[in-house]
Amino acid sequence: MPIPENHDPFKRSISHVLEIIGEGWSLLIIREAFFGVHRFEEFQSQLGIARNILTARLKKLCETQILERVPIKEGAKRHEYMLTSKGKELMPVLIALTQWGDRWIFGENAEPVIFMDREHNEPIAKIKVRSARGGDLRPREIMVVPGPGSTPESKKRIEEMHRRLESGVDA
Amino acid sequence: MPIPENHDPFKRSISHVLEIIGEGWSLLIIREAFFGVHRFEEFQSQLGIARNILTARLKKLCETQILERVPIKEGAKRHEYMLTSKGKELMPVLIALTQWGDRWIFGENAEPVIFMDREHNEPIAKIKVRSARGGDLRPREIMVVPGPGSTPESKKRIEEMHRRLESGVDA
DNA sequence: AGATAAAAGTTTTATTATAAAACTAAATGT
DNA sequence: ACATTTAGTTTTATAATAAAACTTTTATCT
Repeated sequence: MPIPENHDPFKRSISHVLEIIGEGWSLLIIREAFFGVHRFEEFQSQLGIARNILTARLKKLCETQILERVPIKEGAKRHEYMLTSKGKELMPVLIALTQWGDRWIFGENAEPVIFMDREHNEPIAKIKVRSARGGDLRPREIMVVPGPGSTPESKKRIEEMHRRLESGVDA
Repeated sequence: MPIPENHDPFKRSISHVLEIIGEGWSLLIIREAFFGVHRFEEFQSQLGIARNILTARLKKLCETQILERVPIKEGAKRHEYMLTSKGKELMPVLIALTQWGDRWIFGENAEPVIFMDREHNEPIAKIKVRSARGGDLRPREIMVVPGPGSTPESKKRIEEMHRRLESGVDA
């Protein structure tokens, strides 16, 4: 569990996200939710996750507002777990992971599942990193600069990074 | 650690990916590699990771061909860890995660770092799920169908999912 | 209405992974 | 050649996860 004790915002930018959704099962639970699974027992049987762990994960995902406990119907005490907008916006992450796996683990013609554009009934596009103008960006065409949430410390870190990348025929 | 004992390809499609890069530190190591960190000591000091864990993660990332051990120079026995193409193609995942965190954890005007289009010197676009035609897709405009790597079992699972999604005012 | 079962968790115990720190061997710079 | 990095091991302590049995509340059936 990655919790760097220094609170450098530079590091927080991904590691803090991973604290929330990086724990083994979390993304799988979120994926099941996308696929219409909402109840404790269903998550459990679909994933084969230990029930105490499922309890802990659902709790955390609710606390972080990725899932929401809603009563199963008007005034019921039993409830189900629904994705919030915050949770739904993890779709690109999930699809990017899946597409990477399709390409590099299963192979282009052995995808277990295909994501389809429902309206046009054809596969969705590959997720890509694009410039504001819309063109594809390759890793070396991307660089990183301090944002409004940066600190002197993180600025130093980024400068160091630039020096590193300039010096080698790198990345 | 998510290793569902049933080998349903439907489940494997993300969980198998997570077995490779889902372990706490892995993505952080990969991110450091993108930022020009390549040596054991540097990974260790940047991340504050325990050295035995770093050893294990680097080993696994090499075994899975995300990183590659290359001699530091011609014929040297000491080496460094470089991203392979397979590793580099995780960029969209990393950026999607970061952008999600910027939006939902740090807030739109408090991003620790900004990814820039180097050539045009402006922030990159937000990563989105798009149709083959290029338009944005919202979660409910996406559906899932069995791919060439599916099995009867996974097909059943997907049908079940469709039933579920049709029946409720869902997701 | 009452019995039966299912749903949604707890609790307990065992196993496994992670962290921290000290240690070691090889490779490099001076 | 010698001191210092570098890149790891090893050991021990701590924390997370898994499996299984147990509890309690809510549905379902007759």
